[in-house]
Amino acid sequence: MTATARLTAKGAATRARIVATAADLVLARGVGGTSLDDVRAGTLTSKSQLFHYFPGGKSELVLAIAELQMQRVLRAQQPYLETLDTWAAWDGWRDALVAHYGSQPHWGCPIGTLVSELVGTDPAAAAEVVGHLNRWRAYLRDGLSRMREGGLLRPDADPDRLALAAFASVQGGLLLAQALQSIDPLSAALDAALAALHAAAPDDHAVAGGVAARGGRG
Amino acid sequence: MTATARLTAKGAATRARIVATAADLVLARGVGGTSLDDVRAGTLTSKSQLFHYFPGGKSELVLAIAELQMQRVLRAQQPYLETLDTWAAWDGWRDALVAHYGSQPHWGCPIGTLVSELVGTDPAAAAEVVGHLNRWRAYLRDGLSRMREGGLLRPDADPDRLALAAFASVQGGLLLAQALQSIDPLSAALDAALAALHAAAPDDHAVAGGVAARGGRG
DNA sequence: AGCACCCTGGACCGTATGGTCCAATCTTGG
DNA sequence: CCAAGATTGGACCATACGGTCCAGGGTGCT
Repeated sequence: MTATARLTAKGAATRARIVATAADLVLARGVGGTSLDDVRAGTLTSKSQLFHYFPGGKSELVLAIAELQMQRVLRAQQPYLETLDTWAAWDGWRDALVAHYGSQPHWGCPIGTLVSELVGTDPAAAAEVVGHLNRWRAYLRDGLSRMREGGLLRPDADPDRLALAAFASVQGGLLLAQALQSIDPLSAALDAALAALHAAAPDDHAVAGGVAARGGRG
Repeated sequence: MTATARLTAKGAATRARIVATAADLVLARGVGGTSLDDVRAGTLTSKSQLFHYFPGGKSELVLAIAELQMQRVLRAQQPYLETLDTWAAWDGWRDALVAHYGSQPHWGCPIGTLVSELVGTDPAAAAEVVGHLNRWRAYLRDGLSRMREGGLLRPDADPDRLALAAFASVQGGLLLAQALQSIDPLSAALDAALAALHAAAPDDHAVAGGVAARGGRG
């Protein structure tokens, strides 16, 4: 599907340059606010190259952008994302996310805003991007499942629902970060998300120390 | 600014009809996905009427939509929003929000998605909408402040930061609700947000009963 | 060297869109 | 009833945009 025809090294480089630049533009101005002419100008390419590397036009380019941003954000969460079965890993994960998005040229979640914009104009592409979101979310759920098995969460805790809530905190924090032009919302949202997870730990779990204190450090 | 020239009763009705219909269209397809011609067709009006009632064009119409949606969501949170200084009020607030957005014709936050789309294409309008978000958020913060004064929250709790986190849960829950076409994300996010708030209560506060059980009710 | 094919430039096109304008018609206040 | 102004219809415009096409220049392989 995404399998482009045979690519020369030069061609692959051009394609990558297009995706990277377009990703920045879309992050800054949104899909609707970014024209193919903007991309063309920003990458010093021509219209024909855009359609040579992305025969499906803008939709296909947007999908490639989503994939790139997904890879980026998954890599930024290493090595915590795949080992979210200890409280320490969740702390590291939190810090890694804040660091990653804090270093982005523009605020906002490259994937969350994408889906909210696409769902009304390009449902097919939106579905694909939602798939990415689900893949990301699954890491949180799997970690929480293992924690429950390991006794770090109460048996009645619902990993799926908890993961959904934590993921919502990430997305909401990023949405507000974009709106308020500050990383604080993400930081605060993640602290609260961790506090909520701790609330699902067995009663003998010490919670007040780390997280609650963090909540007041603002 | 928003003060339109003198309006006949008929004129006011037409204007209201335009805003209401346009609000639905924008909710369903986004700002970029909604053309003025769509609005014209949906309201059985003519181009001249659109610009008669909204001389500022699309931007002004979008601002009017944001204002309408803001009124709606504030009203939907009555009477809890202004009395968020008891745990019971927060519970009621949670249920009111879920009910309101669950009954919307389409998922998604009419205001959150708006700002994420506008920030890259119409910064002036985006700033205005961000003002609405802040007004909304202030209700949460004020309630939490009063709770801290009343001893329902620990003295070291930061109402501003907690409100920011809770609000992020609302927005993130709605974003995921739109993406997954389900009210569950909002419901789960709000449960977690309340759990996080409870975590900032004094140690003698009974937390496990209400919220944590809720978190597992799936 | 030579062939095939990838890569690039840019002119070109149809359409959708935001916005303007003017003339006709209804409402209102005196 | 009558003027002033609000309201409405819809033709019209400029342009921005996504997308197509073709011809020329590179690149790699035998």
